Amino acid sequence: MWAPVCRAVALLLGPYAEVVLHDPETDRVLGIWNPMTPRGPGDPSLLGELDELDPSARDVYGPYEKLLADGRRLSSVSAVLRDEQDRASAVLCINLDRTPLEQAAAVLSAFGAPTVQRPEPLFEQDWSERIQHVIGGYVRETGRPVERMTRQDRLAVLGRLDEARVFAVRRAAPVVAAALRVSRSTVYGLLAELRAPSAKDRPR
Amino acid sequence: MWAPVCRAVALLLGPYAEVVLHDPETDRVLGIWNPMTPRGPGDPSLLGELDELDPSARDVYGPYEKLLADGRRLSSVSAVLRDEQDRASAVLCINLDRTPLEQAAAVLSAFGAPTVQRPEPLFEQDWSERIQHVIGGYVRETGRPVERMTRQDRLAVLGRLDEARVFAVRRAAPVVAAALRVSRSTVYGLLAELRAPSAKDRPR
DNA sequence: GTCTGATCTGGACGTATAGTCCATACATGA
DNA sequence: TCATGTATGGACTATACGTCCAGATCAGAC
Repeated sequence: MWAPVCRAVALLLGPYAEVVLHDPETDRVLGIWNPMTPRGPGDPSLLGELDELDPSARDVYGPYEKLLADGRRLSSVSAVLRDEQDRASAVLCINLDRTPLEQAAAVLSAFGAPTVQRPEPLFEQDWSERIQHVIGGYVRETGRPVERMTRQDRLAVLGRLDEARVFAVRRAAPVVAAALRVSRSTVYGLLAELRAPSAKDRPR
Repeated sequence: MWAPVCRAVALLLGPYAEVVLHDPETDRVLGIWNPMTPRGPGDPSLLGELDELDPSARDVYGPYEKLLADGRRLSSVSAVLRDEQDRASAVLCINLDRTPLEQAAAVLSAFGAPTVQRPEPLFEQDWSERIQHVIGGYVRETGRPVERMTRQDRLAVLGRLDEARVFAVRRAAPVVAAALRVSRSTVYGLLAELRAPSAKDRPR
């Protein structure tokens, strides 16, 4: 019944994603597409982990991180699939191998990167990287790229960046402005609006 | 004479790289391909920085990092071009905008990433704590309290703090000065001494 | 289409902080 | 005692921060 969905997802994300369909009754694998581990239908599911997961988002778990024996890092999401009687008829797991993505990211950041005289190449890079990370996270949550953000989006992002004390770092403001595709003035304007209700509590 | 090379490089790396050809005699721009800043032939080069650069790799400098006013981060390489008489006839600069690469890298590492865990905001938040930590570590290693530190000790501590990019945070210098029980002037003096040998430190 | 109101923008501007410089003061040892 | 090296306060310049505002831009109302 669910097989076409699984096959479709496996095709879409392949070859770096494995799709597994479990039977919660017997705790065994119903089917597996694009397998990364030598499992097959009928093998035990080892699905006990689902119990430990946060049940706040009912029936959908993750993405959470898994570590394979060979060191590959996976992002996993699981979903409980229910039939017309609302009974759990299957559990769908999608395991995405993040290794190639991370390797590609490393290649990109290394491209033309300064090689000389960088005593600790981590810090200056660190906060600008953090900016990108915060913004990227928001984009993923809302599905709205930077170019199509509304004023509210920008306020939210700036709020997070401010909480992360990003603006305590010198030269951070222009970097944020550039990352948000907005002028420096706008950044300060939105920031002022953001901190206005909380009065003068923040010295900067 | 060098124009075809410049055009070729600009075409290869465009639109994210700017190629500038300078005349070291007059210190002016000879030509510019794919300009990112409103400069043109005849404008002053502002090339004094080259003198400060590390001469270990003769005639080729970088890549080092530049920061544009709008926040874009560039990787820059420079090369001194010489004629048959070995006289410097031109200086070639290639400035690569790293922003799109870094954004792409952020997108890649964010793809399907676990959302459950956020990077701890504690690290940067308490940079004054980090200062105390570095100093405390040094005191413990040498068994010498801050009051009894020699000039060499202070140099060593400031070196560590500088490597930890502590001075990229606003208002860090006075805090460090207070922690080391010295004046602000002394901190800047020692810092200058510390970064003097490496000359090309900050290509601002 | 025109007219709004809201928002963004680039530049100008004043202020705060980052760094530099220097005359003086204070050590330490010959 | 002097000489040498270092630290200091304060004055000074250079940058970066943050504010402000007139004009540009855009979306929606009419």
